[in-house]
Amino acid sequence: MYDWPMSVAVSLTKSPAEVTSLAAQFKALGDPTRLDLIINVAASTGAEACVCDLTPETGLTQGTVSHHLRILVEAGLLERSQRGKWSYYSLTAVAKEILKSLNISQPARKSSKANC
Amino acid sequence: MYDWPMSVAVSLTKSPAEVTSLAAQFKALGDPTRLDLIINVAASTGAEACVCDLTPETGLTQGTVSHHLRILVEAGLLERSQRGKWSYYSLTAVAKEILKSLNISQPARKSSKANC
DNA sequence: ATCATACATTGACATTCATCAATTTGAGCA
DNA sequence: TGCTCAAATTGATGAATGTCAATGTATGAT
Repeated sequence: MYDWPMSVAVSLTKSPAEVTSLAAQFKALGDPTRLDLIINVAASTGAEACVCDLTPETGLTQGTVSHHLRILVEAGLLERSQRGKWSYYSLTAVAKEILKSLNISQPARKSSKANC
Repeated sequence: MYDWPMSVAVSLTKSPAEVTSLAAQFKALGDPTRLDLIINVAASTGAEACVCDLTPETGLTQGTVSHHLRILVEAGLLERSQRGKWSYYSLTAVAKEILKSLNISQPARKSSKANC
């Protein structure tokens, strides 16, 4: 039996607040750069990645990537943990369920780039 | 066994084009009004609804609702069929799979309002 | 033909957004 | 204490977005 993504589950008699929150998650995923970041995090070794590894993937500025990561954190899709000088971003349970729903299942891990 | 939403399935070694297309669908769903429209269509009798029934639900202008519906059509989430003076919008297969993934399954049908 | 209805389209406007360059913060190391 | 590196933040700017009022279009009825 399929394990439903409970964290994003809504009923069709959903409250306006639920619709707003779900729309906010969709909105966060609705930018190609951010969706790419999420997928790259999921594909990274240990299912976490730091900004210096994610930045070159995007072709954007470091500041811009930090900006997008913050949006994903605020949407509840990524979580940040700082170790030493590095910030590691990993998927939240909500994000994992969404990726699973989209058949973006657990990948063959991408080897980390170690750019930093 | 769960029936995976093939229409939105991507692999983690996805092409940039796939990411862009998926992000476009998320973006279309990333507006509270549009997500509300999609859910209202899904909950309507016969899984289709016309603009005059959807408009009062939103509290917005008819023109604005038409605008949002067009965006959803262009994203491949709704399809339009005109019968007489009315335009009926219904979910595409892609939209159905997404709603199913989010556990927004088939509803107890909402009775149509017949505002027009 | 005329008129009313349902919907689409246009133009305008304020707001939000994505991006960059530059600066700041903060942690480890010499 | 300085110095370096990773990341966050700020300010600015051009583009995109959501909304409305007004107009256009097409269909059916009188």
